[in-house]
Amino acid sequence: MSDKGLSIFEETFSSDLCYLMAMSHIVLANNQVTSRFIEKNYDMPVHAWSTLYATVYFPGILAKEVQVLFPRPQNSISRAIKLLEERQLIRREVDKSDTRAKHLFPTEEGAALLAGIEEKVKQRQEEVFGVLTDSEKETFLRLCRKIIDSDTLNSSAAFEVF
Amino acid sequence: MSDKGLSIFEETFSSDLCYLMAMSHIVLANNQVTSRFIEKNYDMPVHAWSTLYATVYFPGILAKEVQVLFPRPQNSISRAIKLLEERQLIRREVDKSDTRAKHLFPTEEGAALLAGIEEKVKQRQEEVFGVLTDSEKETFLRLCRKIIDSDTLNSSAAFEVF
DNA sequence: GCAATATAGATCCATATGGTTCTATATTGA
DNA sequence: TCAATATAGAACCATATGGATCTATATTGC
Repeated sequence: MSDKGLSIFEETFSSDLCYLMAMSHIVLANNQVTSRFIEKNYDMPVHAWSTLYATVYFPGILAKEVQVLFPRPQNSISRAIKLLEERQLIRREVDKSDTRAKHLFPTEEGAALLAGIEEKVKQRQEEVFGVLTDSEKETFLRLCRKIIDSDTLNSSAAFEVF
Repeated sequence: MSDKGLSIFEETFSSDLCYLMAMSHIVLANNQVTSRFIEKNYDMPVHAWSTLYATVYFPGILAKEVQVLFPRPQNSISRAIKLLEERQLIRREVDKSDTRAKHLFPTEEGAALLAGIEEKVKQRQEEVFGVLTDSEKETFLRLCRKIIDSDTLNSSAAFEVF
């Protein structure tokens, strides 16, 4: 990192928007690395692998629940599901009491593919967060959880149209 | 949040990818709210306002430096600059010793527009991070900084093509 | 019981995105 | 000095994205 880069960081991450800026920076920087890798090596857009992740860990999950875990527009999830089904990485079962709803289940190939991706992403997580001590990691997660569990994350009073 | 949603969160944010998942979740959820607001009320894509931010805070900045602060593909920054210049929110000056490079400066309108956006985004930041105590916010920022300052964030050994 | 409304998810379409390539200029090294 | 290489940024184009709408089914209230 150049001196110029460092002083820009120093100022930005001390500014009035420092928290949002710092957090977004990490996610943007990591996505540049991680998304590119997964798209290149698995020919799979980022929404597809996160939907596959949700399906493997929560078999029977519905599209609308995937959307709660990975906050994305509904049609993005819908498309990801279509792609995963076309590639036979998941299958769908219509809900018995609500025929609109479709439960998602991984196929064997889907579970195997996710295992591969997950292993790689875990290594990547260790690269990114490895710079923190175990105790710092724990703290970081606790603070993230606190933000996620608050009800202001998904809606806004400040952003009512003015 | 439904019970189902809570238990999905509980499990996901305790899993082996908990750190990446938790951080991405916050940024995705916030972007859904913030990006939509700015696009709707200012008719400005997210990259444009972040580039405007960089220009106002670092007048004379180059496109390649904006890219360091907001890790995005080079052509996205290039397009954002074009849009901002077309709307006369920034102007450009060719570098005297390197005629390829163009320094960015905000116009008065650009600075005024950013001030409005920034105020709103600051209110939003307070909604999202307001759930943390001052001390927790400070800790959160310190940990983010530690990750940002490490050299593994922007490249990866794990993701060398295999 | 049934009209009004809400919800799950699919599809449409205009636009944003990002990998790649291109041009112009700078730097490097034999 | 000048060919080889690197860099700043623009442009091209195939694809991803997301707001809006649509269909089908479920729920709600009179």
